[in-house]
Amino acid sequence: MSTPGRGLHGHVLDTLGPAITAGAYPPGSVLRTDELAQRFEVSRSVMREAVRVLESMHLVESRRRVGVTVLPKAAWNVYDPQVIRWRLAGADRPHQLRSLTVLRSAIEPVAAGLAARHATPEQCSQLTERALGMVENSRGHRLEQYLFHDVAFHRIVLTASGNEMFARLGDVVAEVLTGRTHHEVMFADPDPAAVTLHVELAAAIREGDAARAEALTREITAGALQELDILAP
Amino acid sequence: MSTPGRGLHGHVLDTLGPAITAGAYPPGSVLRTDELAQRFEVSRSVMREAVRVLESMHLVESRRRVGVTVLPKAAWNVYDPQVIRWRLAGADRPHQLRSLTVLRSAIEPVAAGLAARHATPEQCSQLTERALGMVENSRGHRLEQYLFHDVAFHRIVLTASGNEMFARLGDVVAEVLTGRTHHEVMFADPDPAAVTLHVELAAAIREGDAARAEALTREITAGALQELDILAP
DNA sequence: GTGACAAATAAGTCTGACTTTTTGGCTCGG
DNA sequence: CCGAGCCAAAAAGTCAGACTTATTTGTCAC
Repeated sequence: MSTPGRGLHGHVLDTLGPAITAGAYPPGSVLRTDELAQRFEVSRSVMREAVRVLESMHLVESRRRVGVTVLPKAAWNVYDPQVIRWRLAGADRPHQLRSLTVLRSAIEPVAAGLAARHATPEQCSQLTERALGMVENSRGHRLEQYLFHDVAFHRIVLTASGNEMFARLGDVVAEVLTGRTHHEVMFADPDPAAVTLHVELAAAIREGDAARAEALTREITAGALQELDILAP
Repeated sequence: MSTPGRGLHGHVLDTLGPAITAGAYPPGSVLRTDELAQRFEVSRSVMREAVRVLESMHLVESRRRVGVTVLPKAAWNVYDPQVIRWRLAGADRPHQLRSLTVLRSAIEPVAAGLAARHATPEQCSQLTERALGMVENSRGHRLEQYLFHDVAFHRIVLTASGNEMFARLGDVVAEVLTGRTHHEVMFADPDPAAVTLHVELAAAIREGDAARAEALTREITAGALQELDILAP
């Protein structure tokens, strides 16, 4: 799913990125390029490229005569998929998962409403297909297959909204759903009520009923939030 | 407001970034690092750093023996503030402004609801202060001062929501509001109804009335959307 | 046609020397 | 005692050149 370090600078990022986002270096900490290059056993050119990328994510700031300063959390580009992955892999995963779920609950209902207006016939049929897939895998501990269809379903809704900002949140939703299935406790089969809501949502979008699509999605995301509250009150 | 190119690689980005996001190089176009380095009269090291940054924004992809390939719009990190600025400065500014306004209309109502629950007394007083500032500057073509308070107001709401993902959209909202005032036609004073809504919203948050705060914000963002429809139907 | 092998190509990497900016301290004069 | 201004050190920034490596493409034999 993610893109593991391509090239040497990528490997450096795979180590430094998670370390910084995990808070291993408190804000204001100063790193030196040469020292980092030695530590990771790469040339300064490679280390400089890595620092530039971290800088573009606003994780660090490089200043002459000072060094590479770690920036406070408030400055980070928290929408960068790479940063999201790093943070989800770290210690504050639960906190991160909650933030993203709240984001979902704001975005997806509006996206569903727009999808009901703009979805193409092809997108509608794909949607019903995925909903069917969810129904078929909702029993008998077929969590992996269920997840697959669930992710695809939400991706289609976001894309069908016609808004590029919404569409790009497909990866975020995928991370949240995947995280919920894999890392949180989910022994039991998915909630039957949720499955029904997805089927109804597909229908609402197909019929162009924007208000109903929005309301149904609010119920779905409300369920996701409630789930979090049960697990980590 | 933005951060103009620090260092040589920054200057290169200030030219290449807008060019790519403006579509000057169609998706799939191949650039060569050496050629770019010559064109911008910088060393390859500097150009490589610039390419790494563009790569981290998913604007381009660098592959051996092939070159630097421009990626399709669908791959771009459209939430990267830098990318947003580049696109707002380019030709599809209207389209971009609409996408962001729709995003606002999804996020801000939920954020306002959360703010009503979580805002500190200090944030509440700041909010009323800003609302007052908006009222005072709502007449007599004091657009610049009005904008200043408007931006601050929405920033506080997003921050007070307590959700870091929402808080980071403060910059986006600032860009949208600023863009509306500066580049779109706004000879007239701001809509008095909008001003009233902001005052009421500050009150609702202060009183902890989440439902009312959310509803009022929906009215505000609906107004912003309507404004766009009038200007570019 | 297909398989393997060889050549060309552009990114990737490393090294060392040099430049530029910033900061912190030091001196000197008030 | 304190401030202005100057100097030196430190670290990032820049450049040039040589070398490595992966990938593609083309060719040739089978």
